[in-house]
Amino acid sequence: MENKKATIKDVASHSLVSIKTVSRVINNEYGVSKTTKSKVLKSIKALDYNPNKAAQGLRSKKSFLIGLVYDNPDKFYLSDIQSGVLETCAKNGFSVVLFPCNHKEKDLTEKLIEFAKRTNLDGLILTPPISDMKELVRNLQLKIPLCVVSPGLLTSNPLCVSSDDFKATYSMTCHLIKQGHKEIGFIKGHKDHGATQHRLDGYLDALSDNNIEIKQENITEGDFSFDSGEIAAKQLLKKGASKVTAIFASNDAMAAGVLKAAHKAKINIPNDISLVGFDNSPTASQAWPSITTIAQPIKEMASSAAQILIDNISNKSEKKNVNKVFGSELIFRESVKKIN
Amino acid sequence: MENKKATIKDVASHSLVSIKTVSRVINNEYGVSKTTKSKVLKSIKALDYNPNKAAQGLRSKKSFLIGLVYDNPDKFYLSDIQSGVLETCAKNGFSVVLFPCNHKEKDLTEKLIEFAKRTNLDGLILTPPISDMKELVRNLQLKIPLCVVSPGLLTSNPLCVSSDDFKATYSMTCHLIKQGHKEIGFIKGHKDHGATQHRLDGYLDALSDNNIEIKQENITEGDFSFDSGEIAAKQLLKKGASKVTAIFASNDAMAAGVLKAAHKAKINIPNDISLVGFDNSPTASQAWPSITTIAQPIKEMASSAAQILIDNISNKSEKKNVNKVFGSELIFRESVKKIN
DNA sequence: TTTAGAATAGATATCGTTGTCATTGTATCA
DNA sequence: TGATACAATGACAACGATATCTATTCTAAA
Repeated sequence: MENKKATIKDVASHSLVSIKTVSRVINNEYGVSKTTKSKVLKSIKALDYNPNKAAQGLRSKKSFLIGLVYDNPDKFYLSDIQSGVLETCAKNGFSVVLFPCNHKEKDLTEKLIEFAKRTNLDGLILTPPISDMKELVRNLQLKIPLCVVSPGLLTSNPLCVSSDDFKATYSMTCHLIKQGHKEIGFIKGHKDHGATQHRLDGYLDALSDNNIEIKQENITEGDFSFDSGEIAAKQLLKKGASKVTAIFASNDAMAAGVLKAAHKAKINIPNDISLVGFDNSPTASQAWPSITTIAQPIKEMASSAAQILIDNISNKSEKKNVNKVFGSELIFRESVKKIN
Repeated sequence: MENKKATIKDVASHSLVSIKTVSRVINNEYGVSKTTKSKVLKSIKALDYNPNKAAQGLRSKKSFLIGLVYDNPDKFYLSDIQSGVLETCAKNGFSVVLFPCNHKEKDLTEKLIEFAKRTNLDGLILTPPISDMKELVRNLQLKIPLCVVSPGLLTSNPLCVSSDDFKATYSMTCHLIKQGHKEIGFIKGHKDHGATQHRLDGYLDALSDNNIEIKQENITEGDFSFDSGEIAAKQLLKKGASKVTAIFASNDAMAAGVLKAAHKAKINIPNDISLVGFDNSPTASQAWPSITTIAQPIKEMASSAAQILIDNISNKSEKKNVNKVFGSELIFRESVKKIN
């Protein structure tokens, strides 16, 4: 194993063709006969040859590196995002460079451009809430290929992969209504996330469409964190006047917070109050009672985002605008009870 | 912004020196006067020059890429590991390539070597349980610079960063004993993790040193997962005969499982039974009651591992064997109660 | 002074690929 | 038959940095 790594030259002389032909085979270019191709492939295997990425990158002005930008405290979400992107990139010979950041940072756009330049990235994948910052996306898009993962449908946009949070929340709210609930509390997510508005809208529209009065006191602030869910729940539960019979938390972490608050207030879920979350995180299935929630194919979305971006970079697709939408699924568990 | 990126040549002519001198400045080599150096640095800023990684890599046979190898379902742990490695690598001009894998895979060693070769990595960081596979570590070490993150002190080893899980568990067990507990149940972790044995040993030694009889029926199997904790707890709680007054779960996820099992069995924690976990994950602080646990500076450990590896790669340190040990901290919360 | 040796700077080859353009061979058509 | 098109291949430059080697200049000791 101490022999040096094989280069394209070695492969060329081993298979008695020019290095250019080997290059053609490596890159699946046209103009190589089947015979030659298989001969070269055999040599590549025999010599255990791997193209030198640095040399490829230098010559072709590519880095085969994609940046994944995120600012999300939800480790479960992030983990799904990462593995989706990772798998697809690996499949396409790309590597992933992570870029955790703070979406509130003043010069984030500049930081990102600097990062992309320094690392020589071929493209960026933006995830919420960064992907919800329209101004940033618009500016960044001019400098570097971009694919955003978004919780709703954008109008002006580059490459985009989205879920339909509005529809999902709408359906779930309808489900609660069908179970007899009319006084449904809602805990909003972090205000900087686009998902927050989409989910709220789904809730509101479902109430309207079912002729249920919308009460502002049933809608509370949250920020997607466990603690904020607990605090919001305290508020909702204190307001005994409005007597909510169900609570819709904008994500599972907050739903878990509600569970804790309810426990402290000796309120039984689901007997006294029903509860639903959003995300289908492990928390939701492990909690007691287990929490009814909404599942989204996060990993598939991430994977798809990576593929779309890579295709775009490689000019395999001429499409300039791609928006792939993924559906959601309602997951029914123990935390919701039918009332008369 | 549409002008091409500056190259080392541009910097050289801008500052009226040779490209080699610029290169010397970039790489902090000896043999450049202060005057020249500042002149060059000024030009670099003026031209917004960034060295082309591909070119550097091609010539110097480096990739400035470090692989992070993991197979750990604990997203919180992983997140800390990632951010630690990431920060340090970024600081040193390196990028991180993730390599999630399955530690049970037969040809893992070969897979890793192939991965390192294909991606042209300069080094690898191994995390538990991969870092606990001695044979694999030994073989891999011959092929590529390595730094392992380990839960205990290895004897034969390369670069290594470790915690002292034995000591931590020992201390915590002593704490329980001081609180009056003698019948302490223990839930083991996943058998492939070195931490599992270290933590068990700490528990056993603490009992011995305090002249408390070790009962096999108080020791149950687990695998670090929430579900396994719940199952193990059912066993421990069923065995009413042995009457455990406390349970030591080898991590917080399993401790949360115990909480669920206790709740179902209408056993109150901490009034009926005390509980401790390990890891200080968010779960432990958010659970009700909050769980007494052990905190380790995971992020710092990861950061340190990256630094040690980079120093080694860059030959900045001649040391061939480094083993940095990090201490743990006991976090006292609501889940433990003193008994007479 | 002279001179050894350190500090500084430059010319040029080189890393391993891909891009450009030229060349060869072979089938097709008028 | 000769012209033409096209598929298959190759020769060589170029990408942007560092390595090697050589050439100056400067400093301090003899």
